[in-house]
Amino acid sequence: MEDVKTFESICNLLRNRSYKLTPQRQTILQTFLEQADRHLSAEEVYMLVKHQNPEIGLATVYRTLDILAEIGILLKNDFGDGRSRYEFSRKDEHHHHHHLICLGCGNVSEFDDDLLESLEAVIIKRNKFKILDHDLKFYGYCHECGEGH
Amino acid sequence: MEDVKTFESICNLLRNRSYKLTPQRQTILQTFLEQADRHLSAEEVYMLVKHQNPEIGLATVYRTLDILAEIGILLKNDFGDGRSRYEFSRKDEHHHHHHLICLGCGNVSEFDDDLLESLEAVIIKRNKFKILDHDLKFYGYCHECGEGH
DNA sequence: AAATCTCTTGCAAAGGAGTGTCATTATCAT
DNA sequence: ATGATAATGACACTCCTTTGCAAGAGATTT
Repeated sequence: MEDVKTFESICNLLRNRSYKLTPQRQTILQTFLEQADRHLSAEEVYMLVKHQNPEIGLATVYRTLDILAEIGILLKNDFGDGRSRYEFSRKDEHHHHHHLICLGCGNVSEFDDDLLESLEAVIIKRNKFKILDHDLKFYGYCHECGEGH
Repeated sequence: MEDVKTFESICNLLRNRSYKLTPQRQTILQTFLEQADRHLSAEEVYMLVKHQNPEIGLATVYRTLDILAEIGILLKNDFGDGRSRYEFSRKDEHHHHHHLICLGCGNVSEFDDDLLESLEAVIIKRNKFKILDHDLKFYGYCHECGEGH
């Protein structure tokens, strides 16, 4: 089980899933690795990738992000700003972290917590609902934008 | 402070905010009151409303839902299915409830909990983040769809 | 190394939700 | 009733995303 996300290991993962290792996919992957802490939209990835390879098409970016999400490399997030945002998935977390979304600057920071595990147990019992995933977001103002609000 | 949501009380609220009480708005409101437990999208409201008044336009539905959300009658939700969904807001909750979204039938049920209050306190301290709102969703399978998953 | 098969690409067009425009119409206060 | 002002419906248009398709690579076999 790979868990360290190196360029090489992800390339191998693609090959194992019989995805072809095209230069476009490599460029997109590399760009993402250089921005590992950010939550990029397809458009943002597209802009960054164009510096390396201006020939690349937006549809290819969308398709590649889909694939990377499908094989578990990326996570597709919806922060309510009308576009999907992608981040590296850390497989070590069985349940992923939560997000703090700043309404001022739009920046997204992360927050880890296990409180929800116990909450899930309650819900399963009380509501007879089989939980597969959860999604917790906090909206507010970060330290920089906080003054004045 | 009104808290019981009768047709009359909401009409008064509209008038007080100097919104005009048009037949379209009344029809939309009435339709919503008849579906009080559901989480309807604009398109769904549009379809329902057309039975009463086929002349009504989709844009009017969007505009009316916006207004009703603005004056605090409705809550606008994003359950990740690509369209906004509206529900009655229960003002008695200072923090609103969470949602259980069934991946099988798409049905949305509700869940109340206060656990997040303490979590917010932790976040405010640890991340210096001023929280205004939160949004917690659980994805999984409801009792009916649960078998087989 | 060439041929082959299949997957990918880029482009342009199409989708789908939601918003803006604008002439026409309706509401509400007087 | 009447006039000021807001709301309506139709439609064009935006924005993000997906799709159809012909041309262009990967990878694999000969």
